Amino acid sequence: MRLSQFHLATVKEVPADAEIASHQLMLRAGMIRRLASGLYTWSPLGLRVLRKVEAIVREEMNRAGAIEMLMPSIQPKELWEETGRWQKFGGQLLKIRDRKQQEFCYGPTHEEVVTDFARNELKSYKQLPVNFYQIQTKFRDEIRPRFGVMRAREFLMKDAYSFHLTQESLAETYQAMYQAYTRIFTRLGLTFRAVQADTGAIGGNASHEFQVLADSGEDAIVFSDGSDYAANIEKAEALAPTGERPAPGAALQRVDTPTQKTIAEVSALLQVTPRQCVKTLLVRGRDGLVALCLRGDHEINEVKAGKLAELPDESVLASEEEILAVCGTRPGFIGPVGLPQSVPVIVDRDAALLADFVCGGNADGTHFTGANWLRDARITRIADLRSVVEGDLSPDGLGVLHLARGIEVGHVFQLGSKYAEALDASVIDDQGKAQVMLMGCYGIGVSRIVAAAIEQRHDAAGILWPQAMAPWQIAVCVINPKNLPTVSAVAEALYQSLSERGIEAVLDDRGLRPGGMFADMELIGIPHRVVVSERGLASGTLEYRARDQAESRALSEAELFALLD
RNA sequence: CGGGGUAUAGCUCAGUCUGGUAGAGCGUUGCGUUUGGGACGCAAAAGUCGGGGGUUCGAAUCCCUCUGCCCCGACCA
Repeated sequence: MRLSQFHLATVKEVPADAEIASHQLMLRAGMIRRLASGLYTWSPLGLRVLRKVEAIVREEMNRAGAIEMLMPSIQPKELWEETGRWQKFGGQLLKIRDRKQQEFCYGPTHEEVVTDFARNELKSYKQLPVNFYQIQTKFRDEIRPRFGVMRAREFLMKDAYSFHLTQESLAETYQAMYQAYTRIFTRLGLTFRAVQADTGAIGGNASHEFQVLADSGEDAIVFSDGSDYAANIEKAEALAPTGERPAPGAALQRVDTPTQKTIAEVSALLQVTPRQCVKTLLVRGRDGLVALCLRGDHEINEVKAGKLAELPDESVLASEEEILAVCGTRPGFIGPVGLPQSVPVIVDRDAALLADFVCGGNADGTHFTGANWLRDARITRIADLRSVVEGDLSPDGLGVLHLARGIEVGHVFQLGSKYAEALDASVIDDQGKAQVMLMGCYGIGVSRIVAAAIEQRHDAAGILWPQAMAPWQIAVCVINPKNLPTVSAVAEALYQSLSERGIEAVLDDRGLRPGGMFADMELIGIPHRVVVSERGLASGTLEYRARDQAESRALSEAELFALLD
């Protein structure tokens, strides 16, 4: 590509609202332009990168035996009512009407459509297993779009759906996808981890997320230093502590804590550590309020709470009025001691081991000290309620857990029969009987990968693309060609021979001053750069510099080709 | 959805408190000088000050209202 024939649109300034590096650099490099909240135009430069990612994803999906197809982005309401998700999906589902007032949605995912396709196309077990995929634009009306294409409303996704007669077959394809994903992210040059993920309300046997490690990531992940255990923090089990609860040693005593509501305030006032306190959360259960008790230094894990039989999938804190009605106090002074019998008290494993602890007094402005389970407070049930913390033992018993931040770029999931059942997608088995198919689904956030890569690889000057994602491999910069026509000719010849070798080169023939040219090529992250100038011609060598190195070095043309091959 | 902020030239932003001729930098266009790390000079084009309503002799500025956008929060007592 000759840059004089391209539309490169770098800018020096960046809107103040671009917060993270990838968003800022994508705007500065002119890869994307915002059209509306969560909607971005991909410029020619940005599209080159997006296509690189897409191509690798496509190659590896094909290699793993998946078959590409393309489904509509707009989907009819009726299909979504069959699975019940027209209501359940909530506000993220963008609903639209056509001129006849028929209702549709812009597809946030394609389980319904692909299962409908499958139930019409797949009739015999002999057609299974099969794995369909597409690379399609999706729309999710995010509560709060942010970070550019990282959490956009419209985004490009690869989604695959596999169909099976047996669980073994599903597990096999799941494994194949897991491996394909590992190849994809490795080829893309990303530092990532596959982590166990929560399967959510859908259930199912297995789910893994592929997380690109980056401090700006929105997900918390944990991994063991003594094994290959890794999980999303939503999923990670906090091992049951060993040891017995000590016998009560202190008397229950009510103390004044007039304005101390938080664990930090209470523990500071009473001169105890947060881990000697119990915090009590009142949430709306399926049948009245439920108390959840945790050690003061621990945090509730909402996914774990959602799995309790007493609670709905997504628990909601009780309102101040509800709390006042049930336990006669306001938030900040709730405790397990003396709660009405109607309120189940579910206690975290670690909190259940405390003795002589501090907790809310169930009366405004007071807490208890010297509280003890059983003697002073009921335990309806002990459960794993908390999120793991740095230093916890790994659930597999090997090593200690560490926390990191990640950007979710892929997710593989064994769906089971949920959608096939709802849409009655079945095939005839070898006994001549109809059997509902089992499904897996496998997503990759193609556009998000571009942002994730930048989060992981950038410096003060701009982006450092991994080789596989770079819009071009090498930039040929022509310096001051007006003075010496041979400079242009040599640059042109070099550009030609690079192209003939199948090396993607960009010729910067815009006639900029050197500083502007270098700054642009560094900003847009081209891995290799060669400068052609009067000075270089005199020495008979090429001036080469790698994007990630501070110094240039002289190379012959042969050496340059060897480097790039 | 709750709270906060913001909207002025293509971009980034001053100006608003205290009403009185619309500003800067970057970018763009032209001419000239420059040419190894975002050059310099001269000249120029460019804004319905988000929309609507009101107050006033007079509104970017004050008041009301609508809209867009951004941030924080949406459970952790």
